[in-house]
Amino acid sequence: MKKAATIRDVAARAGVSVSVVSRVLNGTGPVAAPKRAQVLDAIEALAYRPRAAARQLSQGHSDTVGLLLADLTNPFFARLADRVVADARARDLQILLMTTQEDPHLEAQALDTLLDRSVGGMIGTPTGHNVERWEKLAALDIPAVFVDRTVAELDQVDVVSIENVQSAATATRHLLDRGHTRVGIVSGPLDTSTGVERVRGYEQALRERGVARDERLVRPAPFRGDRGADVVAEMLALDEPPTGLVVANTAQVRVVLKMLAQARIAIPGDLSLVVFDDNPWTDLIRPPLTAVRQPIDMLALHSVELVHARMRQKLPPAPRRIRVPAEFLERSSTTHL
Amino acid sequence: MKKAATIRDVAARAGVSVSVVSRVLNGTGPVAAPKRAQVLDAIEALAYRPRAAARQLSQGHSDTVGLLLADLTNPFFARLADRVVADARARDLQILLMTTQEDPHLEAQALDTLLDRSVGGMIGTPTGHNVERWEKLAALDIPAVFVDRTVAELDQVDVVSIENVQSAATATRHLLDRGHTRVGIVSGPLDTSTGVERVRGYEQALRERGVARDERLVRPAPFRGDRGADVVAEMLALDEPPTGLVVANTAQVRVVLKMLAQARIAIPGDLSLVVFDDNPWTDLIRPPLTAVRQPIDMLALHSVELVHARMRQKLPPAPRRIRVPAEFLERSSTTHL
DNA sequence: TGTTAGGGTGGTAACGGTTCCAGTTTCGTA
DNA sequence: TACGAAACTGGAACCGTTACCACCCTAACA
Repeated sequence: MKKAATIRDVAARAGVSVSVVSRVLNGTGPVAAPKRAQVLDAIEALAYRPRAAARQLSQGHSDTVGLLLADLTNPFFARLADRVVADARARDLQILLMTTQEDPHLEAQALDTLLDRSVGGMIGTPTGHNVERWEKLAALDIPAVFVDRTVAELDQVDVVSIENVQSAATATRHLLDRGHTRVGIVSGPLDTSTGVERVRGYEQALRERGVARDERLVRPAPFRGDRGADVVAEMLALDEPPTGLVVANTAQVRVVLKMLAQARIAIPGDLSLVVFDDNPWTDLIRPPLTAVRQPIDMLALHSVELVHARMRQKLPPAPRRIRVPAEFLERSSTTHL
Repeated sequence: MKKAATIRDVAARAGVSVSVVSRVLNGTGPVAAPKRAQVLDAIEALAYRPRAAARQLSQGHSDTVGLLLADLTNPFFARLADRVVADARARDLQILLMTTQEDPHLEAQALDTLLDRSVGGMIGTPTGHNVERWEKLAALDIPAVFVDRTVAELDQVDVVSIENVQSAATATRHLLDRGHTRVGIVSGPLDTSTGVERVRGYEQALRERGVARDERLVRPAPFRGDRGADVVAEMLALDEPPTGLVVANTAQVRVVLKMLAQARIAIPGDLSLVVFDDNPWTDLIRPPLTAVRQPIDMLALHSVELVHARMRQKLPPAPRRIRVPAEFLERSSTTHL
């Protein structure tokens, strides 16, 4: 089986030097029209395609973007990945995918590998525990964009996320305005930005409406596992259980729902529910869930655009923090008290 | 900012030649114990990590595996991707992700890019329309594994999929044995292997139970779009509408469900339903759906193991066709007629 | 004592691009 | 017509590895 053609084969066939071929390939530097045509012909004839590795070795960086997501099992991240891949393709960027499974150790490993491959940029949902490694990226001039979350210590990194505070406030207000005074929240871990921001929004709404905050109704849960269910069960076991609940931890919505069904809690009869989730099943289950829909397309688009721009150094150095509004969808899982 | 250390820096610091370093790195060829130690020290001290691009250029192929999936929006593929990424990591393989969106043109493009990157192997869900390109992979000694589906013309490629015929037969039999004689099926396109195989299983069950096949009850639908809903609506509009339905097209389950809900078709009262799907929401909706659960972990594991083995040429050339059984889960969307 | 085998080592040519630089046209203008 | 500038071209040095090969050395064997 013949070996694939190289740039030298093309040059030989076109009767020019490799420099010329390289120039027509990359549009760097001038090439006379006739020669350009010959080169193009030769490329066509030999079905030549430049080897990415060679290019990368000589340039020192690549057009590959590392995408480091928490977990493709979560429809939110899966859809995000889908859009990122599509948007990246439109910009001739390749996506090298890794997942952290929310495990800092895996994240560290993944970041190291990504560095070995000299990725040209990164898009990721950081666990929050590998500050040094993310800083190293910056030190190596590899642009990074955080999507969905951020890390306080890494305030030099671009971020694309939804308006978490506002969204959580809207969700909470929705319940308060329907007469619920005992409103609980299941948030993400409080060492994540989404966790604290959404709790902040929740508290803000409470303050606005003059409702006292009850410690026991603010319950963080990890992104993995089924802890969300326990946490809700505990809230419901209180003397004065909540009549309204905001599930602000996307990864726990499913288990919470499952637990409520098993416990035969009527929704919205016994409990009014707002969830942070916009997956395609939300309106299929009974009752259809009132939800905060995250504009995944926008998150993906902005992320890709941002790394892309940074990779071509077309942006002032100041970190960008893009906040896109989320949509509040009133369906049937909430009712007046 | 200092440049990252290269193999030469390591060699210099350890007082050996680059050859020695390369040898300890790859375990190729002998190295005396003391020198090995020095090299290891130097690597540690310089935080040296070999550049993947250089290695790849020199060796001609890489440890990157292209993963070409239809669509990460479909939970089935998303979960598959999640497992593949995890399994690949366990074997020190990297995953370069692309999606076809079931579009042959995008698939072709993706395959070309993957070739440029000299991926060491491929795992994919082929659209069925780029036979020459997949053959080219084989010609270049790049092992490919089809997962979930296969392509008839490409019988030299390894395949990992579920027992489609059997699973569809089981699902159909389940309905027939509950007295349903008018059983419909929404399959994938009939130019896909999953489409034809599942229809074949359906027909087999019909034959076994002596039920005549009605052309109008066998309705393929594309993997994209909402055609599945129309197709079901059409069946239900027949003089003798089906009382049982197998939705064997994973991508159409959601829209079918949505349509049935809108049309106020009671399940299983008006229609008994079996779906090919095993996503986490299947048991959350009312009623919980009787389903064929695809063992995604197994599909992923076998696929990765297969490429991995092929990449190290640890397998006889004959194509492998791995069929894993699917699980039939009886829940509450089916009932006796 | 002379071979020989083979472990251990270093030099160096690939691998396939990009890029700098110097040299050669070509062209426009004084 | 001459001259400088700009367009164009090709040579060759990298980029960081791997792998082949030649070599040295020691130990074992005849």
